[in-house]
Formats: sequence, C-alpha cells, structure tokens
Amino acid sequence: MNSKKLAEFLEYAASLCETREVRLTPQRLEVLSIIAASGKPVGAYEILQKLQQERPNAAPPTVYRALDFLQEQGLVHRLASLQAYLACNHPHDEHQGQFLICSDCGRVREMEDGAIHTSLCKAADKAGFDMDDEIVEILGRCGECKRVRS
Amino acid sequence: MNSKKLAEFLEYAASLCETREVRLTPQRLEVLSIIAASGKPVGAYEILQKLQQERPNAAPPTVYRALDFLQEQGLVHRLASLQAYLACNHPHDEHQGQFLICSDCGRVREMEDGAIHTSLCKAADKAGFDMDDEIVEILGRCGECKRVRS
DNA sequence: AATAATATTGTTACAATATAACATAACTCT
DNA sequence: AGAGTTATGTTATATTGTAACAATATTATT
Repeated sequence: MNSKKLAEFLEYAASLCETREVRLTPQRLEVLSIIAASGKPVGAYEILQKLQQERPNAAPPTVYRALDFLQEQGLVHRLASLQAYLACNHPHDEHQGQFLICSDCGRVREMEDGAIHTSLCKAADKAGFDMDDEIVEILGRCGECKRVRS
Repeated sequence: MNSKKLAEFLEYAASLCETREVRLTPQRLEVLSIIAASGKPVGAYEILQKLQQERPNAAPPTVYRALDFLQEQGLVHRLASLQAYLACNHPHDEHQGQFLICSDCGRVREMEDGAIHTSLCKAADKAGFDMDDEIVEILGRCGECKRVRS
C-alpha cells in the first residue's frame, strides 16, 4: 500500500471507529498502520518488532490485544493457514472475505465472492449446520507471478 | 469412531499404502489410530501424550513426522483454524475436503462439495490465479447440538 | 551375502505463536 | 471527586512446530 492509500485507509478506519463509538487508540492505530503499510500478511512478532521501534516496551500482549480489537472491527483479518494478519480491503461490518494467497510472492488478494458464500451456506444448510464463521483460503500462484517469473 | 469402523478404516489405510508402495509403519499406524479413534480433531501434543502411553520415548518430531506422512497420503487432514488433525472420511488421492466444525461439541464433518469447489475455481480463475490448495472451514453449530442443547 | 543408498527413527535443543494473571493507568459517567 | 469500566504494562508461561545430527532399519545393487 502506498503512503497516500495508507493515509486514506487509516482515516477511514478512524471515522469508522468514531461512528461505532469504539476507541482506535494510538497503539491500535500504530498496529493497524504497520499491517496496512506492509501490504502483505504480517506475523504477530514481526508486528511487535516494528512496534518496538516506536514503543520499546511493547510486548506480545500489546500486539495481540490490538489485533483482537482490529479483528473485531473487521479492519484486520487473520489468515489461519499462515498465522498472519492482513489489513482488510473493505471493512464494512459482518464479513470475512475469501483469500487468494500467492505462495510465490506472498501477496494476498481478498475477495468477497457471493457465489462462494452461497455455496458454503447451501452446503452447511443441507447438513443442518448453523454457520457462524467461514474460513476460505486458496493457496497458489497469482497472475503477476505467472507472468513475471516464467 | 467405534472400534469396528476403526478397524475397517485402519485396514483400508493399510491396503491403500500397500497399493501405493509407501510404508505405513507401526508408528504411523499408531498415530493414525489415535486420531481416528478420537473421532474429533486432535492436537499434536494430545496425540503425543497418547502415543507415549505405548512408546514412552516418543517426542514431538515422532508425531509431526507421522502427521506429515499421513497428510501426504490423504489419510489425515490438518484443520488450520484449530491447529488440529482429523482422520479423513474418504481418503482417495487428491482432495482436501471442506469442514463443518461445531464450536459446541467440537465434532467435525468433512464434506466434498462440488459446488463449493467449483465456485472457488471460478473465483480464482477470474482473478488469474492458479489454485494449488484450498482451505475451507466453516465454524458454527451442528444439527445435533441444535437439537440436544436447546 | 556384502555393500551402498535411501528412508525412517531417536534425541536434544530451540523457534514461533499465543495466552494467563495481575498490577497500573486512563477514560467515562454520574 | 469518586466509582466503574476500559485499556495498557509487565512478567511469566503455555502451545505448536522445526532444525540438526546421530543411529537404525529397509531396500536396491553388486
């Protein structure tokens, strides 16, 4: 994410939290900024290292608490297959997204594909299952890597 | 899994490995048996504890190596959202399955839903993405828990 | 059968991810 | 100003997973 988009995103996040009357504190904002700036999934301890450049006394709970908050607000997703965190493209309420994870460049594209969601709902329904959360992560090779790296 | 189904499953696994000319060694079989017998996702260190009842000198690599083998053979799946392992319903080659994970009773149902797979392929394709693996885990409440626990 | 090559297991140590528990500080509301 | 709630500081530890290298067992080759 370039610095202009980053600034926009952070501002959007701030206004979103204001609307919801939840507190995007400086620490939470910093963590969000670190994740968004990287443009890729980031591990919690990688976030911690960067955060410690500003706040030398930051510790694992500092990061994990901020991550909890940001995930609740839909501003950040956790990628279960990578154990890493990613800023959200479209952080409106209630959504989880589906992810295309490139094993080559490490970048991730978030989708919100209605057909996928529908097929999941139908399958769950057929099994008499009440769906709370859905985790969809597709691993492979992105278009750019296919072009660039042979 | 009851003991009859368990025995059938283990025998099937043995014949499968024989056909493929890979070695389902006693250790690997024990690990598979522990997972299958539990009928639910099991953590690696839970497997280790049970394995140590038979083999007191088993260590983490003992378990993880067996798990690697069993996953390669499609006899066991790893559930990324739980960091746990589950015996496979239908261990033919080349499949990954989709999982309905009940947050209430902890049981998991594996599906192989063509519509889900198709929707994933289409979405990936539309994004110019070459799919290698798919991870689909649905968290919620199973039919039985809905009935039994109000 | 003896040897070489490969695959599996033993063993120790450690890395990476995440949480528990309790103290302190800050904010919010009356 | 004080009580209640939310957020942070801090230390220690739990959980999950791997690296690295030695020893053993299996398979293939001569």
